[in-house]
Amino acid sequence: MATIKDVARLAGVSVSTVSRVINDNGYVNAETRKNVINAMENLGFRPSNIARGLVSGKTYTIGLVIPDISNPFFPDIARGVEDEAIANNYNVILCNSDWKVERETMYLSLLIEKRCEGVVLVGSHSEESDLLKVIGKMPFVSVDREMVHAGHSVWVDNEFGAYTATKHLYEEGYKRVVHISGPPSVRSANARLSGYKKAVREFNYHEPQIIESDFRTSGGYESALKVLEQQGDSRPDAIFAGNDLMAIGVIQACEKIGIKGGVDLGIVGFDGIGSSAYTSPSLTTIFQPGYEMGRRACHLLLDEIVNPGKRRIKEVFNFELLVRASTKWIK
Amino acid sequence: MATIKDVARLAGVSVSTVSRVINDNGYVNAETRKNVINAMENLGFRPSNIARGLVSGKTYTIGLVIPDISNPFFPDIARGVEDEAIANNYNVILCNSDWKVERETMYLSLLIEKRCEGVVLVGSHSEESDLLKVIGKMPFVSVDREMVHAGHSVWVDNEFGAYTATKHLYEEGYKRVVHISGPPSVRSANARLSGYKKAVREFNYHEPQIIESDFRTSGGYESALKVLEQQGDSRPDAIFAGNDLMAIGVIQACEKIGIKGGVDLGIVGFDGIGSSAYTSPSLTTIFQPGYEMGRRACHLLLDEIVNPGKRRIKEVFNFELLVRASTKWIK
DNA sequence: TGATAATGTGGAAACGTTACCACAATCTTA
DNA sequence: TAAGATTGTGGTAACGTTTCCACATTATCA
Repeated sequence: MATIKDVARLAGVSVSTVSRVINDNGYVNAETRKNVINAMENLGFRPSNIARGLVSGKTYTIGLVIPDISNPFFPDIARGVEDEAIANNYNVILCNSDWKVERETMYLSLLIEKRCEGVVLVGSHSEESDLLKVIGKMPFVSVDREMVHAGHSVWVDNEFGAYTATKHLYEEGYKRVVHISGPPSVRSANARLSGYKKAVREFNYHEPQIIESDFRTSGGYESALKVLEQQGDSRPDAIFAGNDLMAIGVIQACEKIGIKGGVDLGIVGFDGIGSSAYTSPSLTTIFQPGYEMGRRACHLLLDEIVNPGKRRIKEVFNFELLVRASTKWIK
Repeated sequence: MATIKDVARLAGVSVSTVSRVINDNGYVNAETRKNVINAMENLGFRPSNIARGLVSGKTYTIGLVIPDISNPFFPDIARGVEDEAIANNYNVILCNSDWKVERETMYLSLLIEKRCEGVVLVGSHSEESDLLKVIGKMPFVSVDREMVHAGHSVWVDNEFGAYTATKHLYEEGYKRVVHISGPPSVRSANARLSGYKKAVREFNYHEPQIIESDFRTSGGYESALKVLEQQGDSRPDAIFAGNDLMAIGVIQACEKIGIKGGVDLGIVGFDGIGSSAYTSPSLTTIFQPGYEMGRRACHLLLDEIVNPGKRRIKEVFNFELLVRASTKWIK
């Protein structure tokens, strides 16, 4: 790969002059500039951003640490982050942490060594103090989790969302709502759990009933089967699933045992993933504006990079209760 | 950020010695090593991979240029690429091209300037010759499109898949199959179109009937409405949609006008995205092994990086016809 | 017309590493 | 006990840029 020296030699000028042409600063004679540009084209010269980065200290790269890009809640966030990044000439390194603390740590270390200028951390799983230790002075924005001591944060009020979801079920006339929760190690899962409890206590038709699961369709399916095999008064007439994937599992379970979703069993999910609109019955859910959150998080990050340490920003995005067929007695 | 010099100074040794400790090569006295490690920890030292990259010429970074990560067919591919990359200590820069040639070109240029060691190009859209011009000598693997003159390629036989899908409809007893095609600028869309035509001609019940659309749910919805408003003999009893997203739109259109998917109208999609299993009726589709293709593509790329220029590999992955409720007269 | 400003160019240090070479001290071994 | 191997350490060029300084030449203006 041709270097700036090769270009200089071919154009018969000094390295400094070539640099001036590349960066379009300082004085360069029109004729000289033409020669240099010619030389660059002939050699297929591309400036090395890594050499540039070494002198400027800027890499124009940020990291995106996200649990799992193939989980349908996350691609929207990723797209938002990337759109905002490229609009500002930054690139994004994609890291799938699989909700594992060690992977998160490993990626963060790598990103630091690569001299990423910052990182968007989605659904981080680590203890905040541990996190801050590895992340050091690298700017970061947390999505889907509030950080207490550092960084900016952007999230949706999971507890209030879950409360709203559960309340909606009672208001639609369902009397006994079970919650299929996500893994307790995931913060948002816990917040949703406590939102559920709050609503249950408020309406006070029954005790909270919780089945712990794993945020996956299969987990939702199996949990629902377990719930629905109960007979008599204790059998619930509605399920609030900790996320849409599990809610889809609940729908599948209904089909399996011949129960009509919506009619015989109210179902609410969480996240508002695209496919929640296409299930049968279509899924009532709490929609989170993933794209906007991603985009905003990246914006805050780039802002922090340019203008560091001024303040810490926390933004709570509004969710939206999308009422669909899975919570309608009739249809 | 502390440098190797700071560490050397604090540990009272030379830069060379610190380098030896970092890379664990050459002779270092046990005592000295301990001091150096202490110094590194005290300073929170992290070696700069960008400085390393400058001398070694290696960045351990590859690019992933993909049309749109928030389109449900692509996250699996991305995950496959990233998994394989990180298993080999490589990072992945995510680039959303939105099927636009200029964006593809822009990203490729950026990746070259960042000295990425290679790129996985998904569903590339550019003329091959133009592509090769910008990509220069950077190793690459094309996914979902066969490259004729350079690079490795990994894809599924779209034409044969479409043929299989259409044939399946006739074999199930549908007599008149319309195709809602993807944008003609997308190669796989064209291949699917010609697979459809082939099957139509073979069975010869009717002329090919094609509606051009855009690979989006809304496009599928509108196209289906147009198709279904025809009355009489020319009204089709089945639709083969160019991808699952559009097929979902077809299902929505059925619901809208009170037609039973599967019974009154056979529907087949393409891709096998996760949510195709959860629609109502569940969607018959041609499944593409996205994760495996991504993983394999990345493997080929890393292989090429380590051991360049030996040969060109083309791999055609098998698709799978997933027969579900949308092509069953009864149920 | 002389002083100052504008224009044009090159040389070299610096960025943070690694890799090579040189040198010295200590250990083996015949 | 001398020759060679092993162990341990430091100095420095090189990687590909940018930036600063120095120097020349030409233009401007009072």
